[in-house]
Amino acid sequence: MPELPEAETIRRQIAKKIIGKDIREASITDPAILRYPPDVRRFCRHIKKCHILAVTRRGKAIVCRLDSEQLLVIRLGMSGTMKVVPADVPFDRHVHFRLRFADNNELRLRDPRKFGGVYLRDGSNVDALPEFSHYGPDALSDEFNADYLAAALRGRKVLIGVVLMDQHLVAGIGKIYSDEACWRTKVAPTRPAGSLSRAEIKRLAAAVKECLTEAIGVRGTTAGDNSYVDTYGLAGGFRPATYARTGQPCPRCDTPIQRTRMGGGRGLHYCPKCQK
DNA sequence: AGTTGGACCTGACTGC
DNA sequence: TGCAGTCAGGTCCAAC
Repeated sequence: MPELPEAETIRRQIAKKIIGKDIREASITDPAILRYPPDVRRFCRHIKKCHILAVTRRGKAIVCRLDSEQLLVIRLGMSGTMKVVPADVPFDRHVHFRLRFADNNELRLRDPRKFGGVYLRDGSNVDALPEFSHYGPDALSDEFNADYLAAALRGRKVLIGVVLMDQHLVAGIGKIYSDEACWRTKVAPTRPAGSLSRAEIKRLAAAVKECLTEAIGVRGTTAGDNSYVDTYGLAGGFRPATYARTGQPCPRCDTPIQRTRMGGGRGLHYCPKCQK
C-alpha cells in the first residue's frame, strides 16, 4: 500500500517524464475514480488544454501543478500505481485513468481496489485544498519533530500505532511505517499515545524520519499481500522488521513477531519482547 | 472533541 | 474442481 516512500518514488519517476508536457486527452474508464469535479466530460474537456508545470507530493498523494492555476491531485489508495508509457501499449481493466500528452506518451493510473482517486481543484496552494486542509505536517518536514509530536500526543488515548496513521496528525504514514517506527523506538504500538515518555517521543519522531528516508532510498516497500511496484514494475527494496512478518523472528531478539487486531479493525505487528 | 466502527473494493488465500 | 467466506487497508462518514 503506497505510503509516503512509495508515493515519493512514483512522484520522482513520473516527474521526469511529464513535467513540461502538454496534455492532449484524458480518459476515465471508471467514473468513480474522479472524485472531483463530478462531471467527467467537463473534466476531460478542460484538462486537455493544460500543461504540467510541476509534480509534488503531500503525504501519500501526488499533486501536479497545471498552467491553468489548478492542481491535479492523485491518490493511490492502497493498490494504486502509476506509469508513463507510449499510448499504444495495451492496458488492462484496472487502468481507470489516463492522460495522453502531445508526445504520445500516457500517464496511467492502475488501481485494482479502487480506493484511489483523482481530483482537479482550482488554486495553486496545496495546503488550501479541501483534501489537505486538515492535514498535519508532512512526516519528513522540519515541522514534524519531537516538540510537535509531544504536544499532539498529550492526553490521547488512541494507540500510538494507530494515531501515527492519522493524516491529520502527521501526513504520509500508514501501516508499514507505523509498525516500523514503533519497532525502532522499542515501543509497543498498542500503548496509548499519551503514555509515551518525552524520551520515547523524541526517539519515535527520529525513527519515523529515519525509516521513511531509508525506504525512499530503496524505492519503498513491497510486502504482505500488497503488490506495490514502482513505475518500472520493480518491487521496493525496504524490508520491514515486523510488518507482515507475523510468527517470524524479530530481527533484534528472535522472538516471534505478533499481530494484534485493534478492536476488530486493522492489525498491528510488533515484537512482544523488545517493544515495551 | 475524541474515539470507534462500518463501508467501500477486489485479488489472494483458506476450507469444505 | 469449485465455490463461499475471509482478509487486507486508506479514507471518509456516521454515531457514540
